[in-house]
Amino acid sequence: MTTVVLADDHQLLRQAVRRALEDAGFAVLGEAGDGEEASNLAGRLQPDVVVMDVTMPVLDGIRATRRIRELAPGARVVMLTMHGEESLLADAIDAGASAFLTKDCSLQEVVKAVRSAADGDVMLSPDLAASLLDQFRDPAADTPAPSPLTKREEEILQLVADGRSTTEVARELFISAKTVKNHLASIYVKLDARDRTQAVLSGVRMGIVHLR
Amino acid sequence: MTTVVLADDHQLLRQAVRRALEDAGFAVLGEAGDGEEASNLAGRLQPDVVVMDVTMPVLDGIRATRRIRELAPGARVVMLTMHGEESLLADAIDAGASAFLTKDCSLQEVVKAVRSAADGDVMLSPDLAASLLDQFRDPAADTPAPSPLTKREEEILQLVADGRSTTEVARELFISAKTVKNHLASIYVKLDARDRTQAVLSGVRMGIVHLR
DNA sequence: GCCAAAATGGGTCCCGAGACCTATTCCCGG
DNA sequence: CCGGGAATAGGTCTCGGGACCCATTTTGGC
Repeated sequence: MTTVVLADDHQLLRQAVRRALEDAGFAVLGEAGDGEEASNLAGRLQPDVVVMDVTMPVLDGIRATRRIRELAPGARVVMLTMHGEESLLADAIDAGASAFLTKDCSLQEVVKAVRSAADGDVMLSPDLAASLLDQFRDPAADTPAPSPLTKREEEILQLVADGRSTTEVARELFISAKTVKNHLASIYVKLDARDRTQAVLSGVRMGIVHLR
Repeated sequence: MTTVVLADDHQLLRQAVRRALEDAGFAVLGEAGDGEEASNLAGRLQPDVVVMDVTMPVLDGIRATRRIRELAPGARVVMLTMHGEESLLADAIDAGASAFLTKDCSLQEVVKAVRSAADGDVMLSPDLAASLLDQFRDPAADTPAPSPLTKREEEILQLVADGRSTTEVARELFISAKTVKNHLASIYVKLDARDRTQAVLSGVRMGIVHLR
């Protein structure tokens, strides 16, 4: 039988979840009102799953999760959260949480998450999965930032970023050093840079130039 | 009853999954051998869930997913994958997939994923969730890269990255331009850079310097 | 086919930057 | 207490890079 420990600073919510879990056939071994208690309890009882709020007194859910990973390595953590705490999702997963649900989900969702967690799967509500992607997506990636530079200028800027001097770039492209200088000058104007360093940096920020 | 469309270029796998899904009480409406077929079929049959391989002829799983999102907005996509295709996970989720499983998982896992998907949840195998985080984590973040530079050197490098010239840095720090040059020289040695551009770039790569 | 933009090249000027060497002060750790 | 690294500063020399001129050819879009 799958065993569970519950942690939330609201007793009402604990009771509701406990009922739902017990009805679903889980054994709720204990309850805690803060993260400290929760991790201690988990260490002592070694449950299969810990259901926990992210925001709790004393020790927040993220830290508590890390502690549980140490004290009860076999325990999976299902994280509950209020709306507007999406930013914690990545940290939660990073800390080792197996599920992350918003509190406006149904009790059935919680039961399902606990079941998934016990099986070793990771479950997310779909809106949260989307927000996870958003958080990590490179802001420059989706806005391909139509480069103001011409192909040739991009090519030269990349070579400069790779450490080539003006003359080296010229040799590499079989053109005169003067031409390279001219291209650089027009790059500076377009990128509002005063020298190669700033130009390269702008290029990096805009995703035109790639660090090697 | 939950309806499903299956897509994979290996008939054997299709049959196995079909059996498992039908035993679990799902209605498998159709099968496809490539991404093109799969999205057409999904458009026509409007299933609740599409179970699909990532690597398929004609139209790969990612593209197929995007097309399915258009042709059958109500359909959730469960993605199957071989080992070593973890890099596609982010793209898959981005394309709108609801689950992402490695093919070495059990049929039970697939069934569970389909059930989750039908309920609107996102499910990942735990190792994949970890790899998702890894992919997006800033490589410099976890390895705080003990900077070989002294505090002062870091300070100067940051100012240079911010666009200051040697003299400007000197003014800003109330020291002589000569001293700034000296610091820069030792920065170049430590970072193996030949000029400020390369030094700043190294700094960025190492997470010492922050782009503004 | 024509016009604009891109790509190429030349010249000059000058300052900033980097190489190399030396020196002093201060502070920390062995 | 003493050695070494960090931070400070000076000098000198050279060259590359950037500013501002210019012209020619090629290419691409209308």
